[in-house]
Amino acid sequence: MHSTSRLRGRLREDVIALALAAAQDGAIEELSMREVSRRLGVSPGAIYRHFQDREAILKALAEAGFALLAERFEAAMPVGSAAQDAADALARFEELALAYVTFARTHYGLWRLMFGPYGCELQFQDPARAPTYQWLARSLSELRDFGVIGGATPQDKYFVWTAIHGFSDLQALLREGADDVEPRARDQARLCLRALGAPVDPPRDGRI
Amino acid sequence: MHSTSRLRGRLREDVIALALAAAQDGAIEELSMREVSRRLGVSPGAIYRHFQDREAILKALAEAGFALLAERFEAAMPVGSAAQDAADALARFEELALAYVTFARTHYGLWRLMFGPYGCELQFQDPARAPTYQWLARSLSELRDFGVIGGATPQDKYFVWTAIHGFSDLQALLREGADDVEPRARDQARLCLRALGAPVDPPRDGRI
DNA sequence: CAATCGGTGTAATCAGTGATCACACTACAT
DNA sequence: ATGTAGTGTGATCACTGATTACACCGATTG
Repeated sequence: MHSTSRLRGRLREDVIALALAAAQDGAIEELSMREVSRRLGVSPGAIYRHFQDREAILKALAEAGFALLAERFEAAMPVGSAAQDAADALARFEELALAYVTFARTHYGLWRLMFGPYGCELQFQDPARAPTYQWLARSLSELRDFGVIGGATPQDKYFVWTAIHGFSDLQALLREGADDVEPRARDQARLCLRALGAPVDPPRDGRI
Repeated sequence: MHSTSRLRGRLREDVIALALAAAQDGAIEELSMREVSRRLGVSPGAIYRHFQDREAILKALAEAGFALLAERFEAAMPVGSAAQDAADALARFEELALAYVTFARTHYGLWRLMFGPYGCELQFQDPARAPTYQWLARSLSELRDFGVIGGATPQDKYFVWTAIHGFSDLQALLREGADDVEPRARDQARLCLRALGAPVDPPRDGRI
């Protein structure tokens, strides 16, 4: 029986949407072709009309993940906007860091895929061209322009990126139900800037 | 045919050793039970006498990975040793960071396993108890004692850990054949300490 | 209008996988 | 010697990723 209910060529998007939804639970690798086809009410072979193989789905999924992350960054720091003063620039940077770690926690399966072998190829031929890098670069430039940090060299950007990334990765991996993520993320962000010469206070209280 | 060549109960160690060797190539998840049994010249069912299921192997493998990482840390900064002065403490810290990123690069498959869902449970109920944390804590305490950094609070340790971890993770993921890992790792290490108040110079040259 | 043909889904099928089972064998203790 | 616990075997199950020949639809042609 042919499904006239599904629009022509719509299967591809349905597959990605389904896998993307499953990724929230952190179980992307466990999702099988057949399970996907079953849930979409389609024969197993049909999927292979739209994806060469399983890897192709994973790559498309990772790509969709980066697009989603870019949306979060955009929400935290719209491209048209600009910081008003040093405090504003700092706040925007913190929001960026918070968006990063929140994404890692709420889409852990997708996160693992994006920053694994599959996601690597398509985004990181040159790290400086990675979309996640763009917002970070803008934010650091702002901070530099307002004199919060001494500079925004490529090394500076790379340092901040890796520091926030490692924080997000481990924060998502460990303590899944932590409720104090936000203040910890802000601490991490400020500490990063301190490495770049920002005169911010070290964290105050006794969180690990 | 029963293999009298293999000592009684030796299969378990052989499985782990084989999988550990395969992990160097970053292909742990792809290694199947049957492939393992084939390479060990044993029937597929035999392995299940020593491991409850595939996950049990992966967990044992992650555990072995942490033991291996601890060896590297021990080599970089032996437990009986102590820093002579501030410069020495700084050098030891850099060696530690270098060992971390080198391990990630040379055992990427294992690394992914260790810092993934499987490795998480067994090592990180409490991050402060994780073995990787012990050397870091010692090093930061040294640095504090010699006045290189202002303090070595739990937050400080966590920041440094995540920053080095993120650097290692991304460094292992990207630019696999990079030959300038060592200076970059040292830069990253010094920048971390700068966030903790160390009066180190920012990186000099133009590496990204 | 009718023939055609590329794109899409189906069903059957293949090899390979994780896991389980009854069974056989070996080494060791009694 | 005899039993027993531990280990490996072979068969088997359900499942997976992938491929193939085939059927069908719809838009493009004549």
